[in-house]
Amino acid sequence: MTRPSGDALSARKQPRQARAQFTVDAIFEATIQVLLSEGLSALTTTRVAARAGVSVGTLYQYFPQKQALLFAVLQRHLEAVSDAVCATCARCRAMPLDQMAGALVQAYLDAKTRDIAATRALYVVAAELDTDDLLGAVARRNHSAIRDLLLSAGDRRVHQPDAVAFALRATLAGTTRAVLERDATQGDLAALRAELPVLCRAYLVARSGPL
Amino acid sequence: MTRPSGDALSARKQPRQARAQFTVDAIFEATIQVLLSEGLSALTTTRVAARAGVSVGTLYQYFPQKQALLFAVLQRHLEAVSDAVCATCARCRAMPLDQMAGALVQAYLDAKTRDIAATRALYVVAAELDTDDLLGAVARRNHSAIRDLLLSAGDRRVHQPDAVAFALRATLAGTTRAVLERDATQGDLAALRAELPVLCRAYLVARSGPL
DNA sequence: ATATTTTATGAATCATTCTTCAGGTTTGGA
DNA sequence: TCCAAACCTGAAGAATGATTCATAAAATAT
Repeated sequence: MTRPSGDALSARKQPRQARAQFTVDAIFEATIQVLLSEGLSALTTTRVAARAGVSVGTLYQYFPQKQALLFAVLQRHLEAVSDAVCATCARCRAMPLDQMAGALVQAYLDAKTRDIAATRALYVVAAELDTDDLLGAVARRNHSAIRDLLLSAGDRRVHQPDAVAFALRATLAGTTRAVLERDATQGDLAALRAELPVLCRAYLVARSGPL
Repeated sequence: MTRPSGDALSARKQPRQARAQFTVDAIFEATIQVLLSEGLSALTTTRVAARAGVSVGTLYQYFPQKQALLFAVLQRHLEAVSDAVCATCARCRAMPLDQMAGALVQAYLDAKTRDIAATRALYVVAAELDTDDLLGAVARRNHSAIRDLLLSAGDRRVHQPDAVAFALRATLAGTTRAVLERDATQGDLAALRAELPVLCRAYLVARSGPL
Protein backbone atom coordinates (compact mmCIF):
# COMPACT_ATOMS: atom_id res chain seq x y z
CA MET A 1 0.00 0.00 0.00
CA THR A 2 1.62 3.19 -1.11
CA ARG A 3 -0.25 5.42 1.22
CA PRO A 4 1.14 8.95 1.19
CA SER A 5 2.18 10.46 4.44
CA GLY A 6 3.76 13.51 5.98
CA ASP A 7 4.64 16.46 3.85
CA ALA A 8 2.92 15.18 0.76
CA LEU A 9 -0.37 15.68 2.51
CA SER A 10 0.04 19.29 3.52
CA ALA A 11 -1.39 22.13 1.52
CA ARG A 12 0.59 23.25 -1.49
CA LYS A 13 0.15 26.91 -0.87
CA GLN A 14 -1.78 29.11 1.48
CA PRO A 15 -4.59 31.33 0.24
CA ARG A 16 -3.68 34.99 0.65
CA GLN A 17 -6.71 36.79 -0.57
CA ALA A 18 -10.22 36.50 0.80
CA ARG A 19 -11.62 34.98 -2.36
CA ALA A 20 -8.99 32.26 -2.22
CA GLN A 21 -9.94 31.39 1.34
CA PHE A 22 -13.50 31.23 0.16
CA THR A 23 -12.50 28.86 -2.60
CA VAL A 24 -10.67 26.57 -0.20
CA ASP A 25 -13.66 26.47 2.10
CA ALA A 26 -15.91 25.60 -0.81
CA ILE A 27 -13.60 22.78 -1.86
CA PHE A 28 -13.63 21.49 1.68
CA GLU A 29 -17.37 21.52 1.88
CA ALA A 30 -17.72 19.98 -1.55
CA THR A 31 -15.44 17.12 -0.55
CA ILE A 32 -17.74 16.13 2.27
CA GLN A 33 -20.80 16.50 0.10
CA VAL A 34 -19.40 14.30 -2.64
CA LEU A 35 -18.30 11.79 -0.04
CA LEU A 36 -21.81 11.62 1.30
CA SER A 37 -23.69 11.57 -1.98
CA GLU A 38 -21.36 9.55 -4.19
CA GLY A 39 -19.04 7.72 -1.86
CA LEU A 40 -15.28 7.52 -1.69
CA SER A 41 -14.81 5.35 -4.76
CA ALA A 42 -16.64 7.89 -6.91
CA LEU A 43 -14.88 10.85 -5.39
CA THR A 44 -12.76 12.33 -8.16
CA THR A 45 -10.91 15.59 -8.08
CA THR A 46 -12.92 16.83 -11.03
CA ARG A 47 -16.19 16.02 -9.31
CA VAL A 48 -15.18 17.77 -6.13
CA ALA A 49 -14.06 20.82 -8.05
CA ALA A 50 -17.31 20.90 -9.99
CA ARG A 51 -19.34 20.65 -6.82
CA ALA A 52 -17.31 23.46 -5.33
CA GLY A 53 -17.94 25.56 -8.41
CA VAL A 54 -14.28 25.83 -9.43
CA SER A 55 -12.06 24.08 -11.91
CA VAL A 56 -9.75 21.17 -11.19
CA GLY A 57 -6.73 23.36 -11.63
CA THR A 58 -7.84 25.52 -8.77
CA LEU A 59 -8.14 22.52 -6.53
CA TYR A 60 -4.58 21.48 -7.34
CA GLN A 61 -3.36 24.90 -6.43
CA TYR A 62 -4.16 24.25 -2.79
CA PHE A 63 -3.89 20.50 -2.50
CA PRO A 64 -0.95 18.73 -4.11
CA GLN A 65 -2.94 15.57 -4.51
CA LYS A 66 -6.34 14.14 -4.00
CA GLN A 67 -5.41 12.52 -0.75
CA ALA A 68 -4.32 15.77 0.80
CA LEU A 69 -7.93 16.79 0.54
CA LEU A 70 -9.20 13.70 2.29
CA PHE A 71 -6.55 14.00 4.93
CA ALA A 72 -7.58 17.55 5.73
CA VAL A 73 -11.22 16.61 6.09
CA LEU A 74 -10.39 13.72 8.37
CA GLN A 75 -8.09 15.84 10.44
CA ARG A 76 -10.76 18.41 11.05
CA HIS A 77 -13.21 15.79 12.24
CA LEU A 78 -10.77 14.03 14.55
CA GLU A 79 -9.65 17.25 16.11
CA ALA A 80 -13.21 18.30 16.77
CA VAL A 81 -13.88 15.04 18.57
CA SER A 82 -10.65 15.33 20.50
CA ASP A 83 -11.55 18.86 21.51
CA ALA A 84 -14.84 17.60 22.90
CA VAL A 85 -13.10 14.89 24.87
CA CYS A 86 -10.45 17.18 26.28
CA ALA A 87 -12.97 19.85 27.21
CA THR A 88 -15.03 17.29 29.08
CA CYS A 89 -11.96 16.00 30.86
CA ALA A 90 -11.12 19.51 31.96
CA ARG A 91 -14.65 20.12 33.15
CA CYS A 92 -14.94 16.93 35.16
CA ARG A 93 -11.80 17.10 37.25
CA ALA A 94 -12.17 15.97 40.85
CA MET A 95 -15.64 14.60 40.27
CA PRO A 96 -16.56 11.11 41.39
CA LEU A 97 -15.38 8.38 39.01
CA ASP A 98 -18.94 7.47 38.15
CA GLN A 99 -19.76 10.89 36.83
CA MET A 100 -16.55 11.06 34.88
CA ALA A 101 -17.42 7.88 33.04
CA GLY A 102 -20.88 9.09 32.19
CA ALA A 103 -19.73 12.49 31.03
CA LEU A 104 -16.92 11.09 28.95
CA VAL A 105 -19.15 8.62 27.18
CA GLN A 106 -21.74 11.23 26.49
CA ALA A 107 -19.27 13.74 25.15
CA TYR A 108 -17.71 11.20 22.84
CA LEU A 109 -20.99 9.87 21.53
CA ASP A 110 -22.37 13.35 21.03
CA ALA A 111 -19.35 14.40 19.03
CA LYS A 112 -19.39 11.27 16.89
CA THR A 113 -23.12 11.28 16.25
CA ARG A 114 -23.50 14.95 15.51
CA ASP A 115 -23.35 13.98 11.85
CA ILE A 116 -23.51 10.22 11.56
CA ALA A 117 -23.34 10.13 7.79
CA ALA A 118 -20.15 12.17 7.79
CA THR A 119 -18.66 10.05 10.54
CA ARG A 120 -19.32 6.90 8.57
CA ALA A 121 -17.88 8.40 5.43
CA LEU A 122 -14.75 9.33 7.31
CA TYR A 123 -14.24 5.82 8.65
CA VAL A 124 -13.91 4.81 5.02
CA VAL A 125 -11.64 7.73 4.21
CA ALA A 126 -9.32 6.86 7.07
CA ALA A 127 -8.78 3.41 5.63
CA GLU A 128 -7.49 4.94 2.42
CA LEU A 129 -4.81 7.12 3.97
CA ASP A 130 -1.73 6.72 6.06
CA THR A 131 -3.18 8.00 9.28
CA ASP A 132 -0.56 6.72 11.68
CA ASP A 133 0.85 10.12 12.53
CA LEU A 134 -2.49 11.85 12.73
CA LEU A 135 -4.13 9.16 14.81
CA GLY A 136 -1.06 8.92 16.97
CA ALA A 137 -1.12 12.60 17.77
CA VAL A 138 -4.82 12.59 18.55
CA ALA A 139 -4.41 9.45 20.63
CA ARG A 140 -1.63 10.97 22.71
CA ARG A 141 -3.65 14.08 23.36
CA ASN A 142 -6.74 12.15 24.39
CA HIS A 143 -4.69 9.74 26.42
CA SER A 144 -3.09 12.27 28.67
CA ALA A 145 -6.35 14.14 29.11
CA ILE A 146 -8.11 10.98 30.21
CA ARG A 147 -5.29 9.76 32.40
CA ASP A 148 -5.07 13.07 34.21
CA LEU A 149 -8.81 13.07 34.64
CA LEU A 150 -8.76 9.63 36.21
CA LEU A 151 -5.99 10.62 38.60
CA SER A 152 -8.05 13.56 39.81
CA ALA A 153 -11.05 11.47 40.79
CA GLY A 154 -12.54 12.72 44.05
CA ASP A 155 -13.78 9.44 45.44
CA ARG A 156 -11.50 6.67 44.31
CA ARG A 157 -7.96 5.97 43.30
CA VAL A 158 -7.40 4.46 39.84
CA HIS A 159 -4.60 1.95 39.63
CA GLN A 160 -2.39 1.77 36.54
CA PRO A 161 -3.96 4.87 35.05
CA ASP A 162 -2.15 4.47 31.76
CA ALA A 163 -3.46 1.00 31.12
CA VAL A 164 -6.93 2.07 32.16
CA ALA A 165 -6.89 5.17 29.99
CA PHE A 166 -5.71 3.03 27.10
CA ALA A 167 -8.54 0.57 27.55
CA LEU A 168 -11.05 3.34 27.94
CA ARG A 169 -9.98 4.98 24.71
CA ALA A 170 -10.10 1.73 22.81
CA THR A 171 -13.52 0.99 24.22
CA LEU A 172 -15.01 4.36 23.38
CA ALA A 173 -13.61 4.50 19.88
CA GLY A 174 -14.06 0.83 19.16
CA THR A 175 -17.60 0.23 20.30
CA THR A 176 -18.79 3.45 18.72
CA ARG A 177 -17.23 2.53 15.44
CA ALA A 178 -18.55 -1.01 15.57
CA VAL A 179 -22.06 0.38 15.88
CA LEU A 180 -21.89 3.40 13.59
CA GLU A 181 -19.93 1.86 10.78
CA ARG A 182 -22.70 -0.47 9.79
CA ASP A 183 -25.99 1.16 9.06
CA ALA A 184 -27.07 0.99 12.66
CA THR A 185 -30.72 1.08 13.56
CA GLN A 186 -32.00 3.68 15.94
CA GLY A 187 -32.23 0.86 18.46
CA ASP A 188 -28.57 -0.05 18.11
CA LEU A 189 -27.56 3.48 18.84
CA ALA A 190 -29.86 3.62 21.83
CA ALA A 191 -28.42 0.36 23.12
CA LEU A 192 -24.94 1.79 22.80
CA ARG A 193 -25.92 4.91 24.71
CA ALA A 194 -27.42 2.77 27.43
CA GLU A 195 -24.73 0.12 27.77
CA LEU A 196 -21.52 2.05 27.23
CA PRO A 197 -21.79 4.08 30.46
CA VAL A 198 -22.51 0.91 32.42
CA LEU A 199 -19.55 -0.77 30.82
CA CYS A 200 -17.16 2.06 31.55
CA ARG A 201 -18.34 2.58 35.11
CA ALA A 202 -18.07 -1.08 35.95
CA TYR A 203 -14.58 -1.18 34.50
CA LEU A 204 -13.39 1.88 36.35
CA VAL A 205 -14.68 0.56 39.62
CA ALA A 206 -12.96 -2.74 38.99
CA ARG A 207 -9.70 -0.92 38.24
CA SER A 208 -9.74 1.37 41.26
CA GLY A 209 -9.74 1.24 45.03
CA PRO A 210 -10.64 3.53 47.91
CA LEU A 211 -8.63 6.69 48.27
CA MET B 1 -20.31 4.79 -3.39
CA THR B 2 -21.11 2.15 -5.92
CA ARG B 3 -20.13 -0.75 -3.81
CA PRO B 4 -21.17 -4.03 -5.39
CA SER B 5 -23.28 -6.36 -3.38
CA GLY B 6 -25.11 -9.62 -3.52
CA ASP B 7 -24.94 -11.76 -6.62
CA ALA B 8 -22.27 -9.73 -8.30
CA LEU B 9 -19.85 -10.90 -5.66
CA SER B 10 -20.40 -14.62 -6.00
CA ALA B 11 -18.14 -16.83 -8.04
CA ARG B 12 -18.73 -16.92 -11.76
CA LYS B 13 -18.28 -20.65 -12.10
CA GLN B 14 -17.22 -23.52 -9.94
CA PRO B 15 -14.00 -25.40 -10.59
CA ARG B 16 -14.74 -28.97 -11.62
CA GLN B 17 -11.35 -30.49 -12.08
CA ALA B 18 -8.65 -30.80 -9.48
CA ARG B 19 -6.27 -28.47 -11.32
CA ALA B 20 -8.95 -25.81 -11.39
CA GLN B 21 -9.46 -26.07 -7.66
CA PHE B 22 -5.75 -25.75 -7.30
CA THR B 23 -5.82 -22.62 -9.43
CA VAL B 24 -8.55 -21.05 -7.35
CA ASP B 25 -6.64 -21.78 -4.17
CA ALA B 26 -3.55 -20.21 -5.65
CA ILE B 27 -5.49 -17.09 -6.60
CA PHE B 28 -6.85 -16.90 -3.10
CA GLU B 29 -3.47 -17.18 -1.54
CA ALA B 30 -1.98 -14.71 -3.98
CA THR B 31 -4.65 -12.18 -3.12
CA ILE B 32 -3.63 -12.19 0.51
CA GLN B 33 0.04 -12.06 -0.36
CA VAL B 34 -0.38 -9.08 -2.65
CA LEU B 35 -2.53 -7.41 -0.04
CA LEU B 36 0.23 -7.82 2.50
CA SER B 37 3.17 -6.88 0.31
CA GLU B 38 1.68 -4.19 -1.90
CA GLY B 39 -1.45 -3.03 -0.16
CA LEU B 40 -5.00 -2.70 -1.33
CA SER B 41 -4.45 0.30 -3.55
CA ALA B 42 -1.81 -1.57 -5.54
CA LEU B 43 -3.79 -4.78 -5.74
CA THR B 44 -4.66 -5.24 -9.40
CA THR B 45 -6.17 -8.28 -10.98
CA THR B 46 -3.13 -8.67 -13.19
CA ARG B 47 -0.79 -8.56 -10.22
CA VAL B 48 -2.78 -11.14 -8.31
CA ALA B 49 -2.89 -13.42 -11.32
CA ALA B 50 0.83 -13.08 -11.85
CA ARG B 51 1.53 -13.88 -8.21
CA ALA B 52 -0.72 -16.89 -8.49
CA GLY B 53 1.13 -18.02 -11.57
CA VAL B 54 -1.85 -17.81 -13.91
CA SER B 55 -3.10 -15.30 -16.44
CA VAL B 56 -5.68 -12.63 -15.78
CA GLY B 57 -8.18 -14.40 -17.95
CA THR B 58 -8.10 -17.37 -15.64
CA LEU B 59 -8.85 -15.18 -12.69
CA TYR B 60 -11.90 -13.76 -14.41
CA GLN B 61 -13.15 -17.23 -15.08
CA TYR B 62 -13.79 -17.72 -11.39
CA PHE B 63 -14.37 -14.20 -10.15
CA PRO B 64 -16.61 -11.89 -12.16
CA GLN B 65 -14.82 -8.86 -10.83
CA LYS B 66 -11.98 -7.83 -8.68
CA GLN B 67 -14.17 -7.19 -5.70
CA ALA B 68 -15.55 -10.70 -5.71
CA LEU B 69 -12.04 -11.79 -4.87
CA LEU B 70 -11.73 -9.44 -1.96
CA PHE B 71 -15.15 -10.36 -0.73
CA ALA B 72 -14.27 -14.04 -0.72
CA VAL B 73 -11.09 -13.46 1.25
CA LEU B 74 -12.88 -11.35 3.81
CA GLN B 75 -15.67 -13.86 4.11
CA ARG B 76 -13.27 -16.66 4.86
CA HIS B 77 -11.61 -14.67 7.62
CA LEU B 78 -14.83 -13.55 9.26
CA GLU B 79 -16.24 -17.04 9.23
CA ALA B 80 -13.13 -18.45 10.80
CA VAL B 81 -13.38 -15.93 13.64
CA SER B 82 -17.06 -16.60 14.02
CA ASP B 83 -16.39 -20.32 14.16
CA ALA B 84 -13.95 -19.76 16.98
CA VAL B 85 -16.45 -17.66 18.90
CA CYS B 86 -19.28 -20.12 18.45
CA ALA B 87 -17.13 -23.09 19.38
CA THR B 88 -16.08 -21.36 22.55
CA CYS B 89 -19.66 -20.49 23.38
CA ALA B 90 -20.64 -24.11 22.95
CA ARG B 91 -17.77 -25.26 25.12
CA CYS B 92 -18.44 -22.86 27.97
CA ARG B 93 -22.12 -23.47 28.58
CA ALA B 94 -23.17 -23.51 32.21
CA MET B 95 -19.83 -22.24 33.42
CA PRO B 96 -19.59 -19.32 35.81
CA LEU B 97 -19.96 -15.94 34.12
CA ASP B 98 -16.40 -15.02 34.97
CA GLN B 99 -14.96 -17.91 33.08
CA MET B 100 -17.20 -17.28 30.12
CA ALA B 101 -15.91 -13.75 29.80
CA GLY B 102 -12.31 -14.86 29.98
CA ALA B 103 -12.74 -17.65 27.49
CA LEU B 104 -14.66 -15.51 25.04
CA VAL B 105 -12.09 -12.76 25.09
CA GLN B 106 -9.27 -15.18 24.64
CA ALA B 107 -10.92 -17.02 21.79
CA TYR B 108 -11.66 -13.80 19.96
CA LEU B 109 -8.22 -12.34 20.43
CA ASP B 110 -6.54 -15.57 19.45
CA ALA B 111 -8.52 -15.77 16.25
CA LYS B 112 -7.87 -12.15 15.34
CA THR B 113 -4.17 -12.18 16.18
CA ARG B 114 -3.33 -15.48 14.55
CA ASP B 115 -2.17 -13.42 11.58
CA ILE B 116 -2.15 -9.78 12.55
CA ALA B 117 -0.91 -8.51 9.22
CA ALA B 118 -3.73 -10.26 7.40
CA THR B 119 -6.27 -9.02 9.90
CA ARG B 120 -5.11 -5.46 9.38
CA ALA B 121 -5.20 -5.83 5.63
CA LEU B 122 -8.73 -7.12 5.82
CA TYR B 123 -9.91 -4.15 7.87
CA VAL B 124 -8.94 -2.07 4.87
CA VAL B 125 -10.55 -4.47 2.44
CA ALA B 126 -13.82 -4.37 4.34
CA ALA B 127 -13.99 -0.62 3.92
CA GLU B 128 -13.88 -1.04 0.17
CA LEU B 129 -16.82 -3.41 -0.12
CA ASP B 130 -20.47 -3.47 0.67
CA THR B 131 -20.25 -5.76 3.64
CA ASP B 132 -23.64 -5.09 5.16
CA ASP B 133 -25.06 -8.51 4.34
CA LEU B 134 -21.95 -10.41 5.24
CA LEU B 135 -21.36 -8.60 8.49
CA GLY B 136 -25.03 -8.83 9.33
CA ALA B 137 -25.04 -12.58 8.91
CA VAL B 138 -21.91 -13.03 10.98
CA ALA B 139 -23.24 -10.68 13.62
CA ARG B 140 -26.50 -12.58 13.93
CA ARG B 141 -24.71 -15.85 14.30
CA ASN B 142 -22.34 -14.53 16.95
CA HIS B 143 -25.12 -12.73 18.70
CA SER B 144 -27.30 -15.73 19.31
CA ALA B 145 -24.33 -17.83 20.34
CA ILE B 146 -23.29 -15.27 22.93
CA ARG B 147 -26.78 -14.62 24.18
CA ASP B 148 -27.45 -18.30 24.65
CA LEU B 149 -24.17 -18.66 26.42
CA LEU B 150 -24.98 -15.87 28.83
CA LEU B 151 -28.37 -17.36 29.59
CA SER B 152 -26.75 -20.64 30.52
CA ALA B 153 -24.45 -19.15 33.14
CA GLY B 154 -24.22 -21.40 36.15
CA ASP B 155 -23.74 -18.81 38.84
CA ARG B 156 -25.62 -15.67 37.86
CA ARG B 157 -28.56 -14.50 35.86
CA VAL B 158 -27.91 -11.97 33.09
CA HIS B 159 -30.57 -9.35 32.63
CA GLN B 160 -31.50 -8.11 29.17
CA PRO B 161 -29.31 -10.69 27.49
CA ASP B 162 -29.77 -9.19 24.04
CA ALA B 163 -28.54 -5.78 25.04
CA VAL B 164 -25.63 -7.32 26.91
CA ALA B 165 -24.69 -9.61 24.04
CA PHE B 166 -24.86 -6.61 21.73
CA ALA B 167 -22.55 -4.59 23.92
CA LEU B 168 -20.19 -7.50 24.35
CA ARG B 169 -19.89 -8.00 20.63
CA ALA B 170 -19.28 -4.34 20.01
CA THR B 171 -16.67 -4.28 22.73
CA LEU B 172 -14.76 -7.31 21.52
CA ALA B 173 -14.78 -6.29 17.88
CA GLY B 174 -14.31 -2.60 18.56
CA THR B 175 -11.48 -2.60 21.05
CA THR B 176 -9.60 -5.25 19.12
CA ARG B 177 -9.90 -3.28 15.95
CA ALA B 178 -8.93 -0.05 17.64
CA VAL B 179 -5.71 -1.66 18.78
CA LEU B 180 -4.83 -3.82 15.78
CA GLU B 181 -5.70 -1.38 13.07
CA ARG B 182 -2.90 0.98 13.94
CA ASP B 183 0.52 -0.55 14.05
CA ALA B 184 0.18 -1.54 17.64
CA THR B 185 3.23 -2.12 19.76
CA GLN B 186 3.68 -5.40 21.52
CA GLY B 187 2.79 -3.51 24.66
CA ASP B 188 -0.53 -2.32 23.28
CA LEU B 189 -1.52 -5.84 22.47
CA ALA B 190 -0.48 -7.03 25.91
CA ALA B 191 -2.50 -4.25 27.48
CA LEU B 192 -5.52 -5.29 25.48
CA ARG B 193 -5.13 -8.89 26.55
CA ALA B 194 -4.87 -7.79 30.15
CA GLU B 195 -7.65 -5.21 30.27
CA LEU B 196 -10.30 -6.68 28.02
CA PRO B 197 -11.13 -9.61 30.33
CA VAL B 198 -11.38 -7.25 33.29
CA LEU B 199 -13.63 -4.98 31.29
CA CYS B 200 -15.95 -7.74 30.18
CA ARG B 201 -16.13 -9.42 33.57
CA ALA B 202 -16.93 -6.18 35.33
CA TYR B 203 -19.62 -5.42 32.81
CA LEU B 204 -21.22 -8.83 33.03
CA VAL B 205 -21.32 -8.65 36.79
CA ALA B 206 -22.89 -5.22 36.60
CA ARG B 207 -25.51 -6.51 34.20
CA SER B 208 -26.46 -9.61 36.16
CA GLY B 209 -27.86 -10.64 39.50
CA PRO B 210 -27.93 -13.75 41.66
CA LEU B 211 -29.73 -16.75 40.24
C1' DA C 1 -1.73 54.15 -14.33
C1' DT C 2 1.30 50.39 -14.39
C1' DA C 3 3.67 46.44 -12.69
C1' DT C 4 3.54 42.51 -9.93
C1' DT C 5 1.53 38.95 -7.49
C1' DT C 6 -2.18 36.02 -6.70
C1' DT C 7 -5.80 33.33 -8.38
C1' DA C 8 -8.52 30.76 -11.77
C1' DT C 9 -9.24 28.03 -16.06
C1' DG C 10 -9.88 23.43 -18.43
C1' DA C 11 -8.25 20.97 -22.48
C1' DA C 12 -4.59 17.90 -23.03
C1' DT C 13 -1.39 14.53 -21.27
C1' DC C 14 -0.16 10.47 -19.21
C1' DA C 15 -0.67 6.44 -16.81
C1' DT C 16 -3.23 2.91 -14.95
C1' DT C 17 -6.16 -0.96 -14.79
C1' DC C 18 -10.42 -3.50 -15.35
C1' DT C 19 -12.34 -6.71 -18.42
C1' DT C 20 -13.11 -9.34 -22.70
C1' DC C 21 -12.57 -12.72 -26.23
C1' DA C 22 -10.82 -15.51 -29.92
C1' DG C 23 -8.08 -19.13 -30.04
C1' DG C 24 -5.08 -22.80 -27.88
C1' DT C 25 -4.26 -26.71 -24.39
C1' DT C 26 -5.49 -30.30 -21.14
C1' DT C 27 -8.55 -33.61 -19.15
C1' DG C 28 -11.62 -37.51 -18.77
C1' DG C 29 -14.96 -40.35 -20.61
C1' DA C 30 -16.98 -43.26 -24.65
C1' DT D 1 -8.30 -43.29 -30.16
C1' DC D 2 -11.31 -39.44 -30.39
C1' DC D 3 -14.41 -35.93 -28.82
C1' DA D 4 -16.58 -32.69 -25.91
C1' DA D 5 -16.14 -30.18 -21.94
C1' DA D 6 -13.28 -27.82 -18.96
C1' DC D 7 -9.54 -24.93 -18.58
C1' DC D 8 -6.05 -21.50 -19.76
C1' DT D 9 -3.78 -17.60 -22.35
C1' DG D 10 -2.53 -12.67 -22.84
C1' DA D 11 -2.78 -9.02 -26.15
C1' DA D 12 -6.18 -5.57 -27.12
C1' DG D 13 -10.07 -2.64 -26.02
C1' DA D 14 -12.19 0.78 -23.47
C1' DA D 15 -12.78 3.63 -19.80
C1' DT D 16 -11.37 6.25 -16.18
C1' DG D 17 -9.28 9.65 -13.68
C1' DA D 18 -5.09 12.12 -11.62
C1' DT D 19 -2.27 15.83 -12.71
C1' DT D 20 -0.04 19.57 -15.51
C1' DC D 21 0.59 23.87 -17.81
C1' DA D 22 0.01 27.64 -20.89
C1' DT D 23 -3.03 31.28 -20.63
C1' DA D 24 -6.17 34.75 -18.77
C1' DA D 25 -8.42 37.43 -15.19
C1' DA D 26 -8.45 39.77 -10.82
C1' DA D 27 -6.41 41.92 -6.90
C1' DT D 28 -2.84 44.51 -4.80
C1' DA D 29 1.22 47.25 -4.60
C1' DT D 30 3.97 51.04 -6.44
